[in-house]
Amino acid sequence: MAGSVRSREGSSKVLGSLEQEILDVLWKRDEATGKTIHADIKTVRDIAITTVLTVLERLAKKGYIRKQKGESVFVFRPAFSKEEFAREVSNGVLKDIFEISRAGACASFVDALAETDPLELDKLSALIEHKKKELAKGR
Amino acid sequence: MAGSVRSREGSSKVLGSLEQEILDVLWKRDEATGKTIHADIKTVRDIAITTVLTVLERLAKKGYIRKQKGESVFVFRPAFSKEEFAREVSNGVLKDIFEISRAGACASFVDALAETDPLELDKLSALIEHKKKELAKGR
DNA sequence: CTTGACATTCTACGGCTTGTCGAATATAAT
DNA sequence: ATTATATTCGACAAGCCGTAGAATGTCAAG
Repeated sequence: MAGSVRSREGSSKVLGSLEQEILDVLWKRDEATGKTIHADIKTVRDIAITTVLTVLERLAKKGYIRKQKGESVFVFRPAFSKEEFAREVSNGVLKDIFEISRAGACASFVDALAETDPLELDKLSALIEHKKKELAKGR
Repeated sequence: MAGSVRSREGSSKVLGSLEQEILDVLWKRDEATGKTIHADIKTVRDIAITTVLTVLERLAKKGYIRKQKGESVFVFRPAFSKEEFAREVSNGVLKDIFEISRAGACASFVDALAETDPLELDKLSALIEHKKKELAKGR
């Protein structure tokens, strides 16, 4: 479930691995202190808490998470839901890739979807229909 | 037409800008020497030929282009067509993003497609149908 | 064979991102 | 105050990319 948004072969990168791990924790917990996040990650990897804090800070600066003073301690929470985030990110990447080849991207999209969850194909069809109606209405 | 595979807001990156420019030239020309590519790019930007050569080398190392000795001079050509490349790249990116949220990615995909070329929505529908039949047959 | 002219490779720097922290400082609890 | 805990700062290493000068290789003309 904890997916990395990082292609290993240098072909693309959305977030660094630790940034990703941290976001995963935050999505899982909805909100958490640096300490908690650190503890969570430490069950798997040995890492200093300052490291976590630093990345947390960077993520906040990038606008991916929010940092607020809770009672006595800072609390972090995702700025976007997983869905919103995925949307946001794919949007950028896809628009760029489309400029290279819409057809290629479409083909790959259907492939990737079919591979990871064929049932979703139907939902995608529905989405398309919906979008078409939306467009028809709009103009 | 010359699209960049680079999100400007640091949210993602597929290729560097110069790498992209060079690939664009190669797709346009099908094959070219470093000199030609350099000349092409120079009409727009001032850049040393060694710079072009270096990046050409890196692209070759990454497997995106091929380098072959032509008559007396090296000739470069794309290792993948635009379509294949877009496919390749989206595949990686999408699989990763899917792990975050299939739904979000799907939504964004349809959005991006509708935004850049609404007519393509129909083609995508067709692709999906085709894929579904393929799957039905397969199992 | 020697000299150029052009082609290719090497090596390297600077900038930017990310993972990684220790040290310093601020804040709270005893 | 003193100690413990939380937060911020500043830094370093590694990796990627744009950039290019220096070094080396190649080949034809003299």
